[in-house]
Amino acid sequence: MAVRNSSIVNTLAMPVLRVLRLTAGETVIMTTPALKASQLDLKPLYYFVRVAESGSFSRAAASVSVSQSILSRVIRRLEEDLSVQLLHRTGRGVKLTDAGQRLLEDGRQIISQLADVRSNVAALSGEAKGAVSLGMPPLLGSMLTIALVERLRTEHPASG
Amino acid sequence: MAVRNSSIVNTLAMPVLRVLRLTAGETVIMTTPALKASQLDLKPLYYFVRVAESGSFSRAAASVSVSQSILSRVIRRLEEDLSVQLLHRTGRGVKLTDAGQRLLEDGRQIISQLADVRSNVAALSGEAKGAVSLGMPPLLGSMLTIALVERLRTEHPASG
DNA sequence: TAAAAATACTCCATAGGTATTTTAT
DNA sequence: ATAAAATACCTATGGAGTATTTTTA
Repeated sequence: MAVRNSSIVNTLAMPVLRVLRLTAGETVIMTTPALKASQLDLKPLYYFVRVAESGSFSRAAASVSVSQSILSRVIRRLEEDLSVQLLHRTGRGVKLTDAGQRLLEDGRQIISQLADVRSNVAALSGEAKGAVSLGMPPLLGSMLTIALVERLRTEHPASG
Repeated sequence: MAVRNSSIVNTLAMPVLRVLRLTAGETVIMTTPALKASQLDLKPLYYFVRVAESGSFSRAAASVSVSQSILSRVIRRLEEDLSVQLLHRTGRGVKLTDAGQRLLEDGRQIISQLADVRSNVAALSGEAKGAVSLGMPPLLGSMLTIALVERLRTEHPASG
């Protein structure tokens, strides 16, 4: 499937939508990227949490929209960085070590606090402003638009 | 100054020391890297905190051992990422915006918690083990060795 | 032996550096 | 006029993808 002019619309403080410019008749699957690319994130930690939760690199790969191979490498680097083994690898998935269990708990905490920081700061951004443009195919649009607009109204009342 | 065979010794849970293999007579300056390269860090946030604290990109650059230019760029990207202006730039340094003030406070919190995560996990690493090798020039060695060994004994009693 | 993890590449974005230009007091 | 921030250009590294090769229940 050819994808052209992929761009990200991120004016709203909500999950980002990929906006694709299409030629008539093309079929696309709309996706919300698993995790916004950002300088203020802890992807390796986030990935580890998902792997730990799902008990498998390959299952986590699906849930996190990232390939199994990079999960494997990123988490190996994390282990090297911490000089700690986090997972026992088996032929049927992974199991947490003690250190892994601890990182899972602490990691969830940090990740949610990081999300809080983002919204705290956003709240002081002097009212988010600017045009909001969304592109999506009709069927998906009909399913999402109402919820989207409601959320916009809730979070940004000034936008009417 | 030629630096050969630079390697990092990080067996101890203490500020990393660069270990250089030297030819006789060479003069070196021992340094502790400002911040360990790691996948589990929030460098942009850390840099922002230091800039905010010092009130200037250039002063922060010195304190953080990173060039002024990259601080400028990293923090600009952070602002773009958050869609918020964090600093007022003036001819004599920077001043915090409201959002910046908030990020400073929250950021310090997150950074210290991240450090806690590291040590929590390290504490479960099944007793840090392996040889500890340190290289340093005689004068500096004489100044540091006692404190170093004391700390090793405190934190890793089993090593005798 | 079959499902899962690890490797081997390639690609791209971003952290990093040095040198220079712009800005603002 | 001058100190500080921003830009331009370069390199290195780590995240990301696809394809393939180990592992291990």
